[in-house]
Amino acid sequence: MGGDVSAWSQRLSGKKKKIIEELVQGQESANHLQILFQETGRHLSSSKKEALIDKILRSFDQTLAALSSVDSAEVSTASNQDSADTRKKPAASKEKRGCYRRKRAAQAWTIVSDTMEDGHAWRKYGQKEILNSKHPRSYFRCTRKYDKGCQATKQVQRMEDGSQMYRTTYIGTHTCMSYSSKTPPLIVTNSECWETGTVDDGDSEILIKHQHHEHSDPTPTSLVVKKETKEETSTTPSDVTDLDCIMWKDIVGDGELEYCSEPAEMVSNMYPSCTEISPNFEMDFGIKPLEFEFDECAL
DNA sequence: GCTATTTGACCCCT
DNA sequence: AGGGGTCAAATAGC
Repeated sequence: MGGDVSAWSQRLSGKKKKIIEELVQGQESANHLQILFQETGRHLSSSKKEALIDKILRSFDQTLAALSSVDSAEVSTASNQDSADTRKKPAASKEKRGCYRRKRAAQAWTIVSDTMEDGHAWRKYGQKEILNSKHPRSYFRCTRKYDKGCQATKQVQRMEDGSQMYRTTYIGTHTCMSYSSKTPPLIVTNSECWETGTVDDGDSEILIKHQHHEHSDPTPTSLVVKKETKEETSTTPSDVTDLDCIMWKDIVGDGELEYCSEPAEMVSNMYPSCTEISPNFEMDFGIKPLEFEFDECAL
């Protein structure tokens, strides 16, 4: 075991270095771009712009890829620590209480929809009044949690603006593939900017329509993205590609769907399993720079 | 009787 | 300390 830990930490420090290098490079490139824009404004040659943008995007891409692998290393190590963790907890007053560990946010992403339905089978396990919120938040877990070990959960809360919309935060990914054929309309958005994309699951096409755009041409644009139809062929959960993630990638992968970030934690946590969507997604859509927080053990 | 939902308690995390 | 995520007993619905 000791050798494994040593090798792991070496591998991790290498990744850390890579992450820092890429972030620094991305930052420098961004700064450079900013200066160029300030100096030359719109007259900057497009090839130069493209080169810089490419460089920035590549840096973030590399960073996210490196982060992704660090994250999985963290996860496996954390679980090892869990088993060895002798942290004493006061005995629960009720026998089985207090034996759960709150999840550190896995991949998480938020959608706003006019329905809570999303084609998955969920079981409600809790509801809470949330401070400064008119509506309670409901907590759901996948119904296959126990028979398939599916870790997916979601939180649903009515929007504050009085509309019949629900903000749904998905945490973790489905490993059970209990996807039904019926997927309801889905709107991928953020409550503040209300840049919406409607996803209608008729057969296999998803239509995303931009209703407005604050920072660019207000003319509505639309795009059609093919939705992959996945067969339930995998036999082991670890081989299963998460459909939610696929859908998300399909939705945002090629299009200019704006995603105004949830708290940085949400976005950064979404990337590890959806790294393909990261570069353009982030840079094209004006998402604030991610603030990565690294655990000491990870760096 | 089985399964899903409700709800108050418990406890993690910031 | 308090907000919020999870647990699990009680309850409802079929």
